Amino acid sequence: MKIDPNSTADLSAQIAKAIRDAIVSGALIVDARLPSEAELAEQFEVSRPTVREALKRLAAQSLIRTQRGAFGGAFVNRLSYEEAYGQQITTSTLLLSMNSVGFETACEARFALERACAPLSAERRSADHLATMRAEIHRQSQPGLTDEAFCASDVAFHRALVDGACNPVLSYQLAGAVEAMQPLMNMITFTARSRGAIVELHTGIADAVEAHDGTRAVAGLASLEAHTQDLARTVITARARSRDG
Amino acid sequence: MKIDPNSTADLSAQIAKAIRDAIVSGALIVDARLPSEAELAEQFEVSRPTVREALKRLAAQSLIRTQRGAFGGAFVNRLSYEEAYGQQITTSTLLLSMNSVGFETACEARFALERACAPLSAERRSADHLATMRAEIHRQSQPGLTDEAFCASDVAFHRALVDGACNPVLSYQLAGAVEAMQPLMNMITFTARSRGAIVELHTGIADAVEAHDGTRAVAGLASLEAHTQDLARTVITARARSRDG
DNA sequence: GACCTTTAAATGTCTGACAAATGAAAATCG
DNA sequence: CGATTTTCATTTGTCAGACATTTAAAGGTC
Repeated sequence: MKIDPNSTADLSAQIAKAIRDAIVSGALIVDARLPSEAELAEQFEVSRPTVREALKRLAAQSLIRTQRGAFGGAFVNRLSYEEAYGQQITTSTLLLSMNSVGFETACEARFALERACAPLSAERRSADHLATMRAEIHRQSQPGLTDEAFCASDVAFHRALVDGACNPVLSYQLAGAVEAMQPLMNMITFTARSRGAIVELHTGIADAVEAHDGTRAVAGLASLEAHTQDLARTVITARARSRDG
Repeated sequence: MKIDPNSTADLSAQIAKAIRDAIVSGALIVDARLPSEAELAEQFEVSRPTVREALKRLAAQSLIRTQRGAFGGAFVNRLSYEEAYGQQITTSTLLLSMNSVGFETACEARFALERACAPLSAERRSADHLATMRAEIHRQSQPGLTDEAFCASDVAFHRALVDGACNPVLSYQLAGAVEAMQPLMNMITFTARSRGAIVELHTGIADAVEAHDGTRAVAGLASLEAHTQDLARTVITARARSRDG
């Protein structure tokens, strides 16, 4: 692990990169212990605060974990699906909000990806997945639910559908797509009528998944996408009119 | 922005979380300048190194950028697609390698997601996208290509296909899925015969996309997935045999 | 053998300082 | 007066040294 003495970048960034490369390349394996901060400082010929800044960068990416005390130190972290989900969601959410991605674009992407999971889910879903979907549908049909709670339940429904595919890599990828949509979905106020329509579409999808009918599940998702896009267009038009008038 | 005095977590982690929440919630907008390190230290009642560790954590996630000099400081960064791609790829790659995800699982996820893009790409692809796909196919058919170069060209082909959907959110999501597969694909040694088969399948997909035939493109990808899975099974079986015998 | 104490090693935090970059303002020159 | 140069304050980058806190292993006591 070496750093380039001619680079103009921060020393802490260079050191972080050197260690990150060692981890990604496999030179440092999971649970391996890095040298102590003092040793790293000596090795890279920098001060301990600089090394610490580098280590914090890696910790922010969940690449390492630290433990205090004797025989503590920094260890290469096994990136868990939970941590990966979290990072994926944060990044996706910021990407959507900061680049003002249109609702239409985000919605299209999300449903396209979700349709990719539907046939697998219809084939493999367990009774648990189905029960979760049914439970969320039931919650969505209860009156008095806030828009936020309705959206949260919507996310839970779709995550159950995706998890039904029993492919953790798919679940991970979809976590970002589905969760990152929530802030955009929250901008929509759901009327009782539109909620009814969504519950009906969800029920159709759940029925298809229960019957192991992937084709019908895909069709149901397509209808749901069309309905969601309609809904968003209506809301946006109404907002524009009230703003102008 | 406040931190919890009862928390046992690192101060730098708490401070990073406070600032991150302010950014994600929109309280700090893009290009907004954060207080100087000295001011933050005073505000959170910690020392400057601690503040710096917090800022480095945020910089590692591309949430802020820093600039030296007068009127410099830390600014909320607009998360570009490039940066998001990079993080997505790093996270996905580590997730696959550290959790020993099977080739089968990763491959299934990747092709499922890619099939989701195919109909959109067939509909919207520009001449440029098509030209890139054709160029990569041509490169793949040249003899003397190393396995690594063949894989890299494969990735470029599929990225062009995905980009053809003209949906940056889809491109972002797929970047992780496609690129993270590369280390797994690199474990496969491609014989001349299997390369020929892949080139043929790629040509079929490109033809379908050129003809705006989404259904045929999806079918082509399904064939390619089946072929890839077959190839991997053969390689794995051969390896196991040579190890045992 | 079980329990307590000591101790060494490591991270977490602070203080104070200097170096380097950078843009604004002031000073200088044509 | 305008253009150029210099100065300067501000801010991040880096360093050295110190102390606090945590932790597990080693050693001592009963």
